[in-house]
Amino acid sequence: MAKKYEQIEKCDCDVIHQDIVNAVKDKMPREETLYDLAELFKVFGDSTRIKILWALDESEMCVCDIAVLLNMTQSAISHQLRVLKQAKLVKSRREGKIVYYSLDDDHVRQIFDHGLTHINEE
Amino acid sequence: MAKKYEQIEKCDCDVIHQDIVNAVKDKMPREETLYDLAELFKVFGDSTRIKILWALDESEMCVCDIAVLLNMTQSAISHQLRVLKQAKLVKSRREGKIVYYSLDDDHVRQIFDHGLTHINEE
DNA sequence: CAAACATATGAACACTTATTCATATGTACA
DNA sequence: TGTACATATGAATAAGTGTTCATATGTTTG
Repeated sequence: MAKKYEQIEKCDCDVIHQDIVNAVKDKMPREETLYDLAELFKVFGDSTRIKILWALDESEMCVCDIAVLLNMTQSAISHQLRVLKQAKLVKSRREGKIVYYSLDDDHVRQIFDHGLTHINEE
Repeated sequence: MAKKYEQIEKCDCDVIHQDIVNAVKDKMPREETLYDLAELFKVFGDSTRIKILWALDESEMCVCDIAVLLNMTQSAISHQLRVLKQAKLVKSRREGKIVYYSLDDDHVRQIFDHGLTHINEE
């Protein structure tokens, strides 16, 4: 979504906390880095893609297998695999007419684990 | 988005890979768990919220400070802080008319770190 | 080469979501 | 108590997104 940040009205407490705000501002990573980070998490933010990643963490699978496993259309799975591939989270190899997908990254499980730890803490 | 999964047409390769598909199906976590996990990552999947979390990881801040820091309206920040609070990622304390927000969770930095590791790997 | 199968892709649609605007709520202080 | 400040919130709107449908591409096999 395009965000048209508008200049905000200054408030008084900003003046009081000026030092803190400036210190944080100096430490903030580049705009682009934070944007990329959000884009990555956005890919994890869909239950279909989460399921696909989880499945592929168990075993390499072809598009059709995943579709059957998740009870979804081949087209829907294919579209999502493209998103995952663009995010470099999965890779594919072709064997005849069948295309096998697998995880392209060993961070996936770690990211999952931290997420799970959070939601399990009530 | 509401997903109206439709029954998919069976494919041949599913029959071939039946054992694998069934094995993965047995290991899959509960539907609800994966849904919650996706919901959590969805919260991380917005650059405004990422910036807020990053800022709060540096220092406790009030709504107005964050608005100034990110050059956004107080309203926009307040809306996003609500999302973060509902996800139990931030907590707040009131001191007079000022409400200070801070991280409610020490996983945030770890989740960030893994995300960064991924995007930094080209 | 034709037919069947596996996958990919573009357009359309319904649904979701982030911001803005207006305004309400809560607090301090004169 | 009234005014100013800090924050919260509901409605509206524009932009984004996931699935479906139709169809294209690529591969194997007869």
